[in-house]
Amino acid sequence: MPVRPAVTTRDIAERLNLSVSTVGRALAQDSRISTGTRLRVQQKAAELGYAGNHAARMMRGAPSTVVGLVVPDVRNSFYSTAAHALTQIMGGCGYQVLLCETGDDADLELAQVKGLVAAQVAGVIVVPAPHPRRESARLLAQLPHVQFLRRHPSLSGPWFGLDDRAILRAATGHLRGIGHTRIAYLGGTPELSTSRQRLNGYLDVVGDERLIVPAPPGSVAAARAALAGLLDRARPPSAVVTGSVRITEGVLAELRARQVSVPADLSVVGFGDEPGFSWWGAGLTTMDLPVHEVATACSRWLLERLPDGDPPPPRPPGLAGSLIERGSTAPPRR
Amino acid sequence: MPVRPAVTTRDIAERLNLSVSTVGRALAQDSRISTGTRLRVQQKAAELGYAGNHAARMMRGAPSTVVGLVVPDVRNSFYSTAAHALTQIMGGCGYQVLLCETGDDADLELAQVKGLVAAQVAGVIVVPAPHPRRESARLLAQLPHVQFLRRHPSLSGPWFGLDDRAILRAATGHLRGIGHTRIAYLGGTPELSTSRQRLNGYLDVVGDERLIVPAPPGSVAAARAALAGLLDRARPPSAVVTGSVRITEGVLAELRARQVSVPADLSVVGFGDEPGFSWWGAGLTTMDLPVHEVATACSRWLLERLPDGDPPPPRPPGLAGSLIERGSTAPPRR
DNA sequence: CTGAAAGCGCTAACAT
DNA sequence: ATGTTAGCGCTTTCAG
Repeated sequence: MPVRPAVTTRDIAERLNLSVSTVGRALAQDSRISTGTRLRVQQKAAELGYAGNHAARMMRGAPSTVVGLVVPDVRNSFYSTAAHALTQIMGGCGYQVLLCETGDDADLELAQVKGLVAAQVAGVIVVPAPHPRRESARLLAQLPHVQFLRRHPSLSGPWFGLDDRAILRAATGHLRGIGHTRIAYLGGTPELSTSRQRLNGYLDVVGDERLIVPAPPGSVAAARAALAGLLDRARPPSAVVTGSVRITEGVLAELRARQVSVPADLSVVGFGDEPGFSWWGAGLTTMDLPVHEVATACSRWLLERLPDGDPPPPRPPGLAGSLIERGSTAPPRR
Repeated sequence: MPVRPAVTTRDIAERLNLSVSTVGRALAQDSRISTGTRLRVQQKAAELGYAGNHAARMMRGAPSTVVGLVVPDVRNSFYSTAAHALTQIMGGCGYQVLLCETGDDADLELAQVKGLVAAQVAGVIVVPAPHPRRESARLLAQLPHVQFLRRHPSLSGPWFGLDDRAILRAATGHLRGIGHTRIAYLGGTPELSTSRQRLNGYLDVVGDERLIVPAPPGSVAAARAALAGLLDRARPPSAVVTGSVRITEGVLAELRARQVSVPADLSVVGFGDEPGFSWWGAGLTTMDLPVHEVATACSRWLLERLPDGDPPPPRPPGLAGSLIERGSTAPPRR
């Protein structure tokens, strides 16, 4: 794999006894260059396999064609959806996407943001880590950027996300509506804006904190353990609502392992509609979330913002989800 | 968001009454700089939010720190796994990942590859589209690159993938081993190297082409239709083995919709172990695939190859999977 | 119409 | 231990 020596404008100029500036202008279709030389230049360029030097152009202030995407982990379907939407929308306009993972670590996040600034990206979509470093915020403030799903007050970019509060209000409300009074909430720790809003949505309906069980939002195992503890209580709940995809998966796994009868002994409302949720038992009643729509809106906003610099941020609203009723919920036994 | 000019070494130098070279050296941990000034420089750099300028470094001949990843669609778990492995492994060594989607279209693939060449990437991991354009192959030949999962003869880079043939041989063999003789295969169309190998694995066991039903490997709906046709035959099969994740999902959906009794009326062996496969019915017996291992090996090979240029390609073998026996397979009724 | 020269940010050789 | 200089490839004045 020969790292072939790149062909420069100077190579072309020398072979044609022209100056680099003439060559540059000919290549840029400058009208002042005679058609004759322009053709000779272009032909020579093709012959030598001239490809230009992006780095040099960037140094001259050419706009970057790269946007950054900073997420905790692409394997999470929310974020792979974002990656897809972004590559589709930006890619269609000649942009490329630099993918960065933080693992929800603030220092890694800072390193990634530094990398993006160094790469001179035109813009960034970021899912902020729980507590971003000051410096990350400052670096991002210099760039057009958007917050996706999560929102942190230290970041100045507009936020595109779900209406997490409304989503959990709907999920909990469904259970309340069919008669449940002992509804437990297995949700994420309140470090994240999303988790806090989801908790608020639950509290809008339940208004009682005794059946709240916090767990790391990304851990299936922790959710299993949390549900186990809940079921082993003296007075277990009659229904459970979950506040993240992973937590939902943990709950389903534990219920299956314990052979809990759903919805006879326990009703369940999940979070998100992952493939397979419909297969669990008689089907999981769950909240369908418009993640793709949010990701698309987010990408489009960034795209429109890039060329110019500062159209006023039209504070977008969060998108609510819709309940999918399947077989995991029923009125409580009495 | 003022597109304020990024902080340069000169900015730091001026504020500290130093020369740019001193600043540059301090930032590069050069031993000749006194610890005092080095610290002052580093502190000032952090204070101003200095992040370096990649384009300038590239112009000085610095090697590119970007690698390309070309996949059909990141939302596919195989490819998001690859994206994760690549960002983790390359990211740990200061590389960044440019994500490109082809949608399995050869022209889009070419456009993406062109973009990667223009971006001067150091290397590429590619999942080739069914029939890559000549030019894509020529461009890739100039770069260190690796083929992931799929393999196409026009590409010169080494291949890292699954042992698709062995995987389907194992899946089909399990059914044969418990007594099935009418085993159907729902697999992808043979344009792809992977689909061809999977079909071979099936034929290694069955040696009869009458129960082969080709379908687009990426379409759930087509797989549903294909299975429907199979079940409506005069003599339907007693078992089905699938040749892609999407096809497996389609099969599961159709079986659920028709309320087919599994494994009593039909045994099923799936492809891959997606979350939720264990929830389907009494659990889906399926092939667990070491996609993450392959992605890791692939990334590591590329990483080791980048700095130098040409360690000889140690032709890696495909990795086989292992059967997970759950509740969807049983001996045929008699 | 074309050429000469400057300069983007950074680093490496060459001075102090 | 620090400063000066030159030059990477390109575009963009400013001069012809």
